[in-house]
Amino acid sequence: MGKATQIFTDFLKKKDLKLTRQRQEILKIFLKTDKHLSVEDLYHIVKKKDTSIGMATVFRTLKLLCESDIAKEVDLGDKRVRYEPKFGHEHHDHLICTKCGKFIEAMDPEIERLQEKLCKKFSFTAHRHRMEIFGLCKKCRK
Amino acid sequence: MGKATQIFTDFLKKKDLKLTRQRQEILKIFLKTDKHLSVEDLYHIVKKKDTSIGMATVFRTLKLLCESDIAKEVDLGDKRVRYEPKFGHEHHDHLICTKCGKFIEAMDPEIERLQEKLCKKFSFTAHRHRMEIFGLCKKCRK
DNA sequence: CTATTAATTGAAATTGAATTTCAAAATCAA
DNA sequence: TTGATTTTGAAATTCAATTTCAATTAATAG
Repeated sequence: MGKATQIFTDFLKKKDLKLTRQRQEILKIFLKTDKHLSVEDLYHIVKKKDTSIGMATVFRTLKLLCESDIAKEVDLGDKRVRYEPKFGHEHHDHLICTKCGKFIEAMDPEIERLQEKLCKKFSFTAHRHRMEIFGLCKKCRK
Repeated sequence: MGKATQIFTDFLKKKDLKLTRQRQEILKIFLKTDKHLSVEDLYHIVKKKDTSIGMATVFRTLKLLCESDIAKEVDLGDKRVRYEPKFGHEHHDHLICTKCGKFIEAMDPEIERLQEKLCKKFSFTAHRHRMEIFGLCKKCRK
């Protein structure tokens, strides 16, 4: 069993929730598909494996995955909630190509440090932050 | 006439659009209220002055204000579009208190510089970016 | 000033994603 | 296996965002 699966199993047990076939399948596919999927995106992929599955279940499972820190909501500027795997992934920001939709995950420790400094200046206690840079990727800017 | 009003008037003329009583009123109140208002927020404020005004008009006027660079859409993490005055305001990021909703507008040229550097590293041409830090403000963290 | 034309308005309808409801089905502990 | 409890999928609902449309209004030409 993968580590994420283990975490999810433990999480469900602790909360007296059940490990269902659907939840397992959704987690498996979510982890395998290394993209920023919306509920609907994931729903369509999962549906190929299991035609009977409903959108509501995908939606609810993604909520549970967020609660257990396996997934994370992200906002890529289109107006829908997207989810990315969090477990085993370092914090990062996004460079998003507005033409082809490609995104680059990037991180600069120096920026992170300056963000902390900025917060200190305003006596602000940071819990989380997000940073997105929109523009054109190498291919699209030609 | 304020400078923003001038810009808007010119913008409308250039596009063969009309300067209506409603548009003038909405702009005036939008500029005066230095907050991050949603369409609905602004609608309620404007409605006090002019009971006949419709939500659709507020919505459409805010779009026009964005097109003319007087306003700007911002995302403060609640799931609705908010608008802030852009004209005459420097670029800035937001520190958002998740308890009281207060937001601080902040800017660090050093962070901006490093963002550019980060983009260069990935051969990415930045057009705009946004950065929000969520946490607790001075008052709320006590 | 008045008529004409084209844009604008507000109410109501529509959209689309997110979320909830509910009865039937499935899980799991005893 | 049983029985209590949770989960499921379809459909309904919510809620902001957006569009439609007939009536109104602004701008321009005469």
